[in-house]
Amino acid sequence: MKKEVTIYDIAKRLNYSPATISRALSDHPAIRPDTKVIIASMAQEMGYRSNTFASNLRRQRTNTIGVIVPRLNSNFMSSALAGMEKVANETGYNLIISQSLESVTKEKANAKTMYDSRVDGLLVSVAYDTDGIDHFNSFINKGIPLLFFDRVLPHDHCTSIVIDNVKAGYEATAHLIQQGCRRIMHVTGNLKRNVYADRLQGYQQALREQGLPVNDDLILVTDLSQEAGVEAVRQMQRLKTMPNGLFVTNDFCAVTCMSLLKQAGFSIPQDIAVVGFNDDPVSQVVTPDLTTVHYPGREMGEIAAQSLINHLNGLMDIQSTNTIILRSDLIIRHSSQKLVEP
Amino acid sequence: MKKEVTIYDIAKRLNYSPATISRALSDHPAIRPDTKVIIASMAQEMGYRSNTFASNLRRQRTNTIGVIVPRLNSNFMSSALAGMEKVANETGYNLIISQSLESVTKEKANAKTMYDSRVDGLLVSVAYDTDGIDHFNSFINKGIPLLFFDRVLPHDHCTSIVIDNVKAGYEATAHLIQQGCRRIMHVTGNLKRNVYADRLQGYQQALREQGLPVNDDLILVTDLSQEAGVEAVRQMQRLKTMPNGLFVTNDFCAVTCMSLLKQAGFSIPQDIAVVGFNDDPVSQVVTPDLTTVHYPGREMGEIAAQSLINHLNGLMDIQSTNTIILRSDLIIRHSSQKLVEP
DNA sequence: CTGTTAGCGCTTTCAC
DNA sequence: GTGAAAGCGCTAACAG
Repeated sequence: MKKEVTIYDIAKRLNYSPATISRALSDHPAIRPDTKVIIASMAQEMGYRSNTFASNLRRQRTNTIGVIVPRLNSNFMSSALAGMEKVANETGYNLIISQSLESVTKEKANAKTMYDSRVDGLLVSVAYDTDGIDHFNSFINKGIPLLFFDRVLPHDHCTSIVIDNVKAGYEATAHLIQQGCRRIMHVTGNLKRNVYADRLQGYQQALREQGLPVNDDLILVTDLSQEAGVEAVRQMQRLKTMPNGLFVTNDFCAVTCMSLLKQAGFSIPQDIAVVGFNDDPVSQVVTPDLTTVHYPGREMGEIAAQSLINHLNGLMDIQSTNTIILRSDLIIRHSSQKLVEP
Repeated sequence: MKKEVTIYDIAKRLNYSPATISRALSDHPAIRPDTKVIIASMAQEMGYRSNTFASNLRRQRTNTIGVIVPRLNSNFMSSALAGMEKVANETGYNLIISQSLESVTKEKANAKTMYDSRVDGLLVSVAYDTDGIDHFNSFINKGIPLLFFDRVLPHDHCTSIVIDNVKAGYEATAHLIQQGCRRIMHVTGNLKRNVYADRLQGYQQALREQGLPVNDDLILVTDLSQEAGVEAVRQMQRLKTMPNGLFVTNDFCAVTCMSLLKQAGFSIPQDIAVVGFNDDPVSQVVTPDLTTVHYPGREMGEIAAQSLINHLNGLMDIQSTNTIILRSDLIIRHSSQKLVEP
């Protein structure tokens, strides 16, 4: 382990003071452009890399953003993270990512770790069973910006980034009604979470507008796992009248349902039409293709990171409670198209 | 932003020297157990949190591990990361995760960022088109431990963690042969990558052992995307004789193939049997269920992180080139079982 | 067992 | 435009 080059080494070599080197390297206006060039190239030549810790220690900030998400294994989340990573890289921030695995307990632990790591800001999409924001209070009290995306928690001092889940739920349901469905089952997640509560609201609104009854027996709250899909189909078969439409707020679970329904002898969409949510690639590998709602993951990640960084740079008022709503659209694909490319 | 409590504050309050506080807090053996307790509880009471930067600056290490992976959006990768996170948390390390998105260029940029962030060690699964390890030389030269997992690069100074891909490829193929398949198509990824090269070798070995011809027309190298699945099926239909077995080294792509084959009127597994790879949940949502090879993601993540940390703690020789091979098994599921639970 | 002391490498007033 | 100097908070010799 050879020792590192410091600004002192550069200073000595160039007969400048360390202060000048520091300023030049951080592009301070009070340094002559030509000396900046000289210093930069010498730094390069000597293989200098700045010591973030010394800098952090001195400046009392870490240039690090924490991210807490329920899980990484969805197309949406990995796109969102790619978006954040892009913005973070461009602006000189590092990302620390951790999964809550849908558990508040883990989420609390993650929050503490992030706090102890002194992240400059935190991006969060909460777990299924998170109740309240007490575990984020340390951030709020210290004025560390906290921003929620996708699964958000309402709070006066935090920005939230979401899609219009009510509208999306409405459109998904309206699509099924348009296909002739009159009894539409809705399989969704924990209603504590805005995403599921809002979609349910959209579902109900669509039914009402068409004069269809809102039947609580047709609303099933689950964890949206594959097992939940199995359970959902079992429930459906237990009803006196089978539904002829199914709106599941997660593609993976929706696809599981489709598969089981087909096995049980129903044909899709004739006997029962299905709509999913998230535009996950899995929606395209089943027959027929699953109609789903597009989720702008990358965009959401970029905007979340950018907003947080704007906060950090004082370009945005931390106190302002604003909710940013991204556009998302219903996607209807037709399997038959798949093989018809040139 | 209230000012932070430091060990000096605790020292003053308790009439100890800062050194004692520091030692007590890091559980130094030369401090009386009872004073440790006193100090710990006072630290707690005063809301002290240690300043990592000062500590890092002083100790010349970051307690941070970098992770570079191709993509996050697979069940395997998210499990592997959960495993790493667990080990890292338990041992007081932080994780910085970044995606190369299957591009060497991005991988290089990520490596540089990690280097500049002075990670103590690096865990890498390389991109599709990575060629050589030059972009990791800075790590090797500085003696920063570098460990590859899953998609590994052979190198004298690095440990690698893999499954026995040859064996897995062999078993997948043998299974198909046992089902009566004689013409088995193999759809795989870039053969630069050990995982694909090894599985191919297993495939060929199985064929040879059964006296079946190894036909290059039946081997298709792709990027294993869904489009690749479309292309693969097209290729198959172009052959004079349709294969009656298909071994795809990625569940998602395999499932796409199944779907298209069914659309084209083939029945599975009667006309053509399919085996995938990774044990991704997607293998269970199609009919019939896809036979696949289990991938011990979480385990691989834990072992990778643990080995790296052992290196860091000097418990393991950095120079020793060892390859750790994890067990993985062929998984055969039967859809019919799904609904037969109690 | 505990205290003293000297930095780790950088930024930033305050001078000139 | 550039320099001098004082720490940021912590750890690790070295003493005692």
